[in-house]
Amino acid sequence: MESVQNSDARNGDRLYNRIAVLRAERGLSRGALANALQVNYQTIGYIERGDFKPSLELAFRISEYFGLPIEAIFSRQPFRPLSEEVYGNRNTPPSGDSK
Amino acid sequence: MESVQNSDARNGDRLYNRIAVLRAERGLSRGALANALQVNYQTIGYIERGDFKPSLELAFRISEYFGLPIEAIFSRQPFRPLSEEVYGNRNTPPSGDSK
DNA sequence: ACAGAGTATTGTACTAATACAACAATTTGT
DNA sequence: ACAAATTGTTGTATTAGTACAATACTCTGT
Repeated sequence: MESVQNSDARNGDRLYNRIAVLRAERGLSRGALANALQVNYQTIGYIERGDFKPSLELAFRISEYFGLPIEAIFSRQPFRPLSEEVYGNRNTPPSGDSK
Repeated sequence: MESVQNSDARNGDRLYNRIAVLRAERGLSRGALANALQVNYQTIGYIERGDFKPSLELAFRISEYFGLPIEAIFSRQPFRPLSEEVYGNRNTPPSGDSK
C-alpha cells in the first residue's frame, strides 16, 4: 500500500531539500549523483521527494559534494526558489485573498 | 561487550561535535539539554561521545537550539578548541617531532 | 512508433538511531 | 564525608535510513 515501509516522512515534520534543483543546474541524473555520493540511486529519490530524511553523515557528504552548507540544501521550512532568491519576485501578489 | 549494540561509530568515520562545550558554556546538563530538545538524555550522551551520529532532524533541532549552523556543531574533522579559535595558540610548537 | 534514459513503486532485508530502564561510577555542593 | 546530581554502562526493543532487485511509468530523441 504505502511507499517505503510506512515511513511517511511526508507527515508531521518533513524535510525540504534542493537536491533536484542542484542536480538540474548541473545536469546530473540521480544515478550520477548517487554514484558520486556512493549511495544507492533510489536513496537519492527517497530523499529528494521527502520520503525520508538523510542521515547527518549523508547530509554532510551531499553538502561537501555541492560545496554548500547543509542549511542551503536542507530545511524544515519550504525553500524559496533560488531564482526568486536571486532576482526577486515581480509578480503582482494574488488579489483574491483579502480575508 | 561493546557499548551500543556494536554500533561503534568510533571507527571509520566518526563525527566530532561541540555539544559538551556548548553545554558547558551555558551550564546545561545533558538532562536539561535533552529535555529542551525532546530526546532521551542518554541520546545526548551517545552523540556527545561519538557513539553514534544524530539524525539530520536532530542535528537541525540542536543547531536551532544553540542558534548555530550545523557545521559549527558537527564536523567530520576534529574541531579546534573554540578558545584557540578566538584567542589563537601561543604555545611553542612541540619540538620532538622533527622526522 | 520505438528505444533508451531517467524516475517511480513495491517488497524484502539489514543496520543504525533512538527510547527506556536499571544500576555503577564520578563529580559537586555543603 | 555524605548526599545529590551528573554521567557512564549494559541490555532490550522499536523505528527509520539505506541497499538491492524487479517492474512500471515518463519522457525524450530519432
